[in-house]
Amino acid sequence: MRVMGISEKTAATILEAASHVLAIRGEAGSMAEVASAAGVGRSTLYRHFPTREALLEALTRMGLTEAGDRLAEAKLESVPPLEALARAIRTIVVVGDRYIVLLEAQVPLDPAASERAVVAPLRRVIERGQADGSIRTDIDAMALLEILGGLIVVSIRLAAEHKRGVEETAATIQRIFVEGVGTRGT
Amino acid sequence: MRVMGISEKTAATILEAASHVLAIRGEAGSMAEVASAAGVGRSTLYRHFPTREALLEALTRMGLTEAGDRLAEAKLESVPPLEALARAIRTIVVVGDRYIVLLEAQVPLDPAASERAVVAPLRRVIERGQADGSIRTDIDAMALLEILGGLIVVSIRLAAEHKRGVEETAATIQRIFVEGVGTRGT
DNA sequence: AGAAAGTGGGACATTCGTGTCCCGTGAGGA
DNA sequence: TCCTCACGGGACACGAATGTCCCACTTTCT
Repeated sequence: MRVMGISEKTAATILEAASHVLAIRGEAGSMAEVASAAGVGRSTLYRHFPTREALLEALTRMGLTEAGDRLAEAKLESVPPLEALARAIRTIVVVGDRYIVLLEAQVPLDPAASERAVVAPLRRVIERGQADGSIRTDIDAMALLEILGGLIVVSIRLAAEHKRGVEETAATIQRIFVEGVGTRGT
Repeated sequence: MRVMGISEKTAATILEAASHVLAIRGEAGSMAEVASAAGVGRSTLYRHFPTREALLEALTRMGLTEAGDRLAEAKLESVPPLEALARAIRTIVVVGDRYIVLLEAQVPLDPAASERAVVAPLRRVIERGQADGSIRTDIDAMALLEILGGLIVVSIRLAAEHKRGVEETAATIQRIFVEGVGTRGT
C-alpha cells in the first residue's frame, strides 16, 4: 500500500502550470506561484514534488521526452539534411516554447537523456549533411551544433517575448542558419 | 560639500569586481560576494551603491559606454557592410564577455542608451548592407538585428563557458551569420 | 598633531522562499 | 452509509539576502 497522497491528474496539472509560470517568471517563479497558478494548495504541490529541484527535474524529463518524441515523428532520417534541419528546428522551437526556464536557468538536465532525445538526432543530421556535401565542413559539427542550439534558444525567446508567430520565427532562424544573411555575390 | 563617503577609485574597483563575480555566478551573485571579491567591506559597497539595483544599473552604464566607445573606434562606417559586421560582432563579443549577467538577467537597461551605443550602429550597418545589395532584403532589418543580437549573446556565453577563445568564437559566429551553414550548391 | 574622510566589521531588522507539520473537509469507492 | 484518500490552508522553523546603524581603525590633508 502507498503511503503518500498521489494523483496522476493533479501532477499533470501542476507540471502544466509550472511550465507556464516558469516560462514567464523565470527562475524567480516560486513554488507558491506555481501552486497558485495550478489552482492547488502549496501543500499539495509539495506532496507531489518534495522539493523545487524535484519539480524542475520532472519538468525537464517531460520536456525532453516530448521533444524526443516529436523529433522521432519528424522522420529526420528520411529527408535531405537541409530539409531535416528545417523540420528539427521548427519542432524544437515549438516544443521548447513552454520550457524556456530550463534553458535559461541552468537546470542540470540529465546529459544522457538530452543527448539521446535531442542532441544525437541533430548531430546525425549535421553529420549527414557534411558527408553528402550539403553542409559546410570547414567548421566542425560540434561547433555548428552548439551554435544551432544557441540559435534555437534565441528563437524560442524571441517567439515568446516578441509574439511573432512561433512558426515564422523558426522559419526565419532556419533560413539564416542555412543560407546566412549575405547575398551570393560575396 | 558632499555628505557621503566617496572614492572614485574604490567605486571603480567594485564595478570591476562586480562584473567578474556576476559574470560567473550570474543572478545568484550576492552583494556580499561582490564586496568580498572587490576586497572591500560590505558597508563600503553599500556606501557607494545604496542598493543592488543601483550597482547593476551602474554596471550597465559602464558596459554600454564601453561598447559604444569601442564601436565608435571601429569606424564601421568606413568599411564595406560585411566587414563592418565582422568588426562589430567581434567588438561586442569581446566587450560583452564581462557583462553577461546584464544580458541573462533581464536588467532593465536604459532603452535610449543601449539604442544609441549599440543598436543604432548595428542597424546602420545592416541597412547599409541591404541598400548596397550585400545583405539579403527578404528579411527585414529589425528581425535580422534581433537574431544577430541573440547570436552575439550565444557566442558570449559559449566563449565564457566553453573556453574557446573569444576571438575564435566571434569569428565562427560571424561566418555563419553571413554565409550560413549550407554550401553554395543548394 | 589634529580633524575629517574613507573604510572595515559586526549587530540588527526585515523580507522572502523553502520545506515541514498538522488538522479539517469533501468526494468517491467498498 | 462509512471510511479512506487526496486536497486545502494555516502555522512554523530555517536559511539567505538586502539594507541600516553604529563604532573603531587608518590614512591624509592641513
